Amino acid sequence: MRKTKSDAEATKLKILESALDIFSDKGYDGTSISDICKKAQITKGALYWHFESKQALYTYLIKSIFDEIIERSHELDSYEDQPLIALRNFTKNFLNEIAENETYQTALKLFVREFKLDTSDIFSDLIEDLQKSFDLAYIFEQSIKSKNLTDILTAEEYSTLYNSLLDNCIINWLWSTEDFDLVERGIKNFNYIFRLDLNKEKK
Amino acid sequence: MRKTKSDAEATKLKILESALDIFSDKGYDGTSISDICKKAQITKGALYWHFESKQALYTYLIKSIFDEIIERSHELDSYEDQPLIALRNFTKNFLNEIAENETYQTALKLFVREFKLDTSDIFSDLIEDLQKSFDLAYIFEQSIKSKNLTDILTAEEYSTLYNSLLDNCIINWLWSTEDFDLVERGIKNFNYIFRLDLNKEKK
DNA sequence: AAGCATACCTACCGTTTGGTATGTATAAAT
DNA sequence: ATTTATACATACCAAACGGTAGGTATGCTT
Repeated sequence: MRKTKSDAEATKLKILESALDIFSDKGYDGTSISDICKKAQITKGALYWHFESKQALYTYLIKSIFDEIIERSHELDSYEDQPLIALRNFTKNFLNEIAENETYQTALKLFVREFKLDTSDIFSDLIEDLQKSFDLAYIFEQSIKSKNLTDILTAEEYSTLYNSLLDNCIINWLWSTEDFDLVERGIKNFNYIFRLDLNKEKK
Repeated sequence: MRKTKSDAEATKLKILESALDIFSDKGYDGTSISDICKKAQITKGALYWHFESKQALYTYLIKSIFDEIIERSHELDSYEDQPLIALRNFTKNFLNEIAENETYQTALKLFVREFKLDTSDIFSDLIEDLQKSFDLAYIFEQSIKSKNLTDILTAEEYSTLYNSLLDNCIINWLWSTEDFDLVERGIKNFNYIFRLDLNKEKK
């Protein structure tokens, strides 16, 4: 009955897949180990062989997926000397990653649902990671200095505005019944809010 | 040991208060009936005398609070012929209600945490109620027609933008460590996004 | 070929869960 | 004054929970 190494890796993946589905559907507390095992078509013995606890499984699951999202978003970065345009490009790539990967979408739903869960600090770590990957304050400071943005708002206020825009666009898209194009809508809002001329884009 | 009617009403209120605290802290699945009873300093007998099930308690709790928020927000409405200014006034009142009432804040945290809970439809009902209380589409259509807003975005896109702005401002404020003024920030963002001249306000 | 580590399955455990049946003291109705 | 409905407390229940101990079959190493 003993499986080969790749067999074991396959069951581990199946556990993670099932766990993601159920966690995202029912939340952490709403999901039982038995539920996950049932869906993954294995027993508790298998699950507890691969993960030492429910919490450990959950932490591993979240961390692996979000590490991947962040990494992939960085891979798509390209050089751009205008900071606001660079931010827009990043945003575009980021939204595109999400729109095209169903696993990311499910993970994000879980993220939204449990982002306040204080049993572990993974989420706050992840948020910090994401925010570190782009120095928003610097971008907006530069844009205000170069008069690309008015000084009605401070750089910090622009930052939270950007985050709000991004967050809510994704959330609306994730839970919306009628579908709209995530990237298109996100970029349109971006252009509107930061008052970018659409024709300038094609220099 | 039998209590008077007002005594009974008091215990019911105490149950609701305790339930709100714990639900909002630990989520629906994360809180047990025993937890609530402990905090309310009563026994299960009392709780199940007032509410027929955990779900019923939860539903009653949420509905009563949000009905109150909506009602109070309506009470503060005053006449204003310019739709965008009227919306800003409403937003101001709404944010102010939240900023000044701790119960509302706790309830909103719970709301954010469990808004996808499909065991009951209260939340979607509440959202519908809130959206019906102000005909956003009409407001933005009028504003576009009267050139108070550019036609870069459609009325529907303005609506979701408004909702995003409001939602995220509140959420940021609820979870933020350093505090900022909710009303001030919300209205500042409102003015920026809908490009309202601050001087026009004092006609 | 032998032996060990791996990758599970089965059966079980103590605890906690939402919920209930029963008892009881008393405010309120008659 | 007696009855009745109320407002609980107590003790309990079956089910579900996260987790584990012990067995077992087999891949992998020596």
